[in-house]
Amino acid sequence: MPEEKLRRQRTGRANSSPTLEDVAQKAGVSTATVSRCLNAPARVSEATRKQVLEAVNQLGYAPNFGARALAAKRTDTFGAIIPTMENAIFARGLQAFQEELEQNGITLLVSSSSYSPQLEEKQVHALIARGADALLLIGHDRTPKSYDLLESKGIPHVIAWSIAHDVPRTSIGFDNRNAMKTLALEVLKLGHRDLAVISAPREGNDRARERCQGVADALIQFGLRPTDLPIIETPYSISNGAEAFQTLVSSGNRPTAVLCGNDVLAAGAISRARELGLRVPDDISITGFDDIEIAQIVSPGLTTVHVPHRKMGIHAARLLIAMRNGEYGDAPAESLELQVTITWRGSLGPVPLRNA
Amino acid sequence: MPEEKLRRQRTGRANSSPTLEDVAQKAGVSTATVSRCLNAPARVSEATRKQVLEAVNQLGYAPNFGARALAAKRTDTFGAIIPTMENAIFARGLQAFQEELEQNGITLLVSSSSYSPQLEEKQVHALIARGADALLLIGHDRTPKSYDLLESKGIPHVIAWSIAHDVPRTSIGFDNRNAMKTLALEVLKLGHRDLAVISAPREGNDRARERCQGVADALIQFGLRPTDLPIIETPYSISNGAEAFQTLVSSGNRPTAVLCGNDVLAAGAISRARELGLRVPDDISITGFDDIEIAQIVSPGLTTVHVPHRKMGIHAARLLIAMRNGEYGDAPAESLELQVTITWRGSLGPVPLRNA
DNA sequence: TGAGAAAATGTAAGCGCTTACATTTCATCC
DNA sequence: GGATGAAATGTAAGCGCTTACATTTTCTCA
Repeated sequence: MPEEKLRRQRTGRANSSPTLEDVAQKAGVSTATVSRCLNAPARVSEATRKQVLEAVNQLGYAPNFGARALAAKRTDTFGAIIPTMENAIFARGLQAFQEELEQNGITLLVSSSSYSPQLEEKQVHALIARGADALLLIGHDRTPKSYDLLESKGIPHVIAWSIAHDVPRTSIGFDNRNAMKTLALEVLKLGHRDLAVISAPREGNDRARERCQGVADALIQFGLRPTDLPIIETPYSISNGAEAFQTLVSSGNRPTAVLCGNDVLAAGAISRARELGLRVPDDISITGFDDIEIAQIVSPGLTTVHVPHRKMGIHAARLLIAMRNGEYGDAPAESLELQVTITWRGSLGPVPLRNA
Repeated sequence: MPEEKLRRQRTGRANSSPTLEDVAQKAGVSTATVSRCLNAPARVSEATRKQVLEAVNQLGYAPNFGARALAAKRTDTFGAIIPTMENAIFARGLQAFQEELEQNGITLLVSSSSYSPQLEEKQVHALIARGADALLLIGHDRTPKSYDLLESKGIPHVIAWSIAHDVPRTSIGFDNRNAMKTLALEVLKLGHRDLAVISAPREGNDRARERCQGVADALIQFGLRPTDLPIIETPYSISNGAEAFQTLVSSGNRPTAVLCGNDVLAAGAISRARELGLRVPDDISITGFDDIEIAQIVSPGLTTVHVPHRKMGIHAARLLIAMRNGEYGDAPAESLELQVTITWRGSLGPVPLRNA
């Protein structure tokens, strides 16, 4: 069959990848057989299967993903868009998510939105174009268009790291507001009355918003005015946490407890506290959120909200796979709320005597 | 043109994505024009362009990536395989890499190999099948087959985080061995003679191997026997660093300085030191490698090797883009060696008096 | 005003794969 | 031994896009 050779010469693509046809030729069978051999080995006789695999190996053949997706209308690829890869907040959950997918023969494509809904919208678009069968998203804040895209294409998606009782969307996560409220109540019980918060920018980040509200809820419960609560917004990073902390303590009325929106900010705060000669928690208490590894190694250890990251990732994967397989039909899959707990370490203590 | 409608009815795929043809129909032009509109707007008249974009918007059209790649033989997608996403070691460099790519209209696909060459080989395969135009890899250790794959398909690739003078492969990174030697020399100059190393498993990880060799080099230069050097191998994680540290100090002859293969291990070591009541650096010195954020927030701060992560990422991107564009022809692109420096913080001090 | 060039658009042939359907092969049984 | 059906294999039609080439429209200028 000189046709094949002709094509090669014509296009002049010397060292391009071998195709199904090349394999078929080498093995002396049709392309259909090769394809079956790769996708449904049972439907091919032992003998030919061996020949074909031999040819595959010799040629170093790798099926062209795009062509396969085009023909099969399935990619076995899921996408995940997380706000950042710069720190470990999402790492553990994502790792678990991906492990679970892999066990089911699904590849994960990850991209990060830098906490920008606009960027996220582009990524949704890109992942859909790439044929993602389903998507994992973080939190509820995003552009309406992102949702439109998902819906009009009928792409299964679940929202993690957050749970909303009032929206008809499948999510798997925890109640950020309540979690933070619980922690803030503990702080208040220890006698603190001058709280302050270091939060991520709340715009476009419902987790951050809810956590702040949680603190407010606790204040109200103690009969305090939430409007008095100083809140500094700054992107998640250790150095930003440190800066924000310094700003807080050098302001007129220094708080006795600083609640941070996550562990990364809190780690920055703790480290700056030491540099400023403030003892934690004797002079000032600091709390975090997430319970990532960093919470253990700062000194003192961070009292923080423990989030079941791996559990969340695994369940998200299973849920998404079930949705993709149509196991829920048209009914929306049920959301799953996970429980969080408080991990006590050394950074939260009673209010200093002079402030009591 | 009722053909299109027929197809839809026939296949019954009600809410599948709109195709180029749908857009063309709606805009009353040919598919070619729509395609041009999207890829080479200059070749289309103002008026039609508007109509087409209108149709695109109304339909929420997203070009099918697989089909495009198939037809255009280009994906504008690069791949990166990093050993782990679990901690921040590669995060900053990768972020910079991806930013630089994005500015050039290139999408980045990331996957992680869990430090396993076998897994990495699979990922190379997968990324090639997905049509990655070029690949970023970490370090030189990988299966021969991985290299074969890359070479036979003619996929441009650069190796980062490591530099090898004796292989004809384009790499961009630093001399791990020499960097670690420099640090170890500083340790020795401070009077330490009982060193120990906590390293990542050296098998399949040339960076880890070279760093250990660097310590040995320094010992030799001081006339000491490198064979006496205790080395504990353990995967990068804070808790593993802590465990390894405890093992070292509770062994018969406790070292006066522990050199860690990276900052994550070192952070674990420092935190365990405190738990064990050992003062750093008064009782024992600890050093790291990488200078990631964590190095600043442990107490005392980590004396470590500063690696120019962002610079490495940016240069890797530029190099890879140039290679993809054929700017180097068949000649291998030149490797780039970056310089590292030592960042002094508090964790390295003079040898304790009783050991001097 | 009309010939010729330039610009805009259309036509249709694939890209590499899957899969419905058609055909061949082969074991089975009366 | 030949009809029968199951198993194995082949044939060929797309999947949604790009792009070389053909055709039409528009512009330019003598």
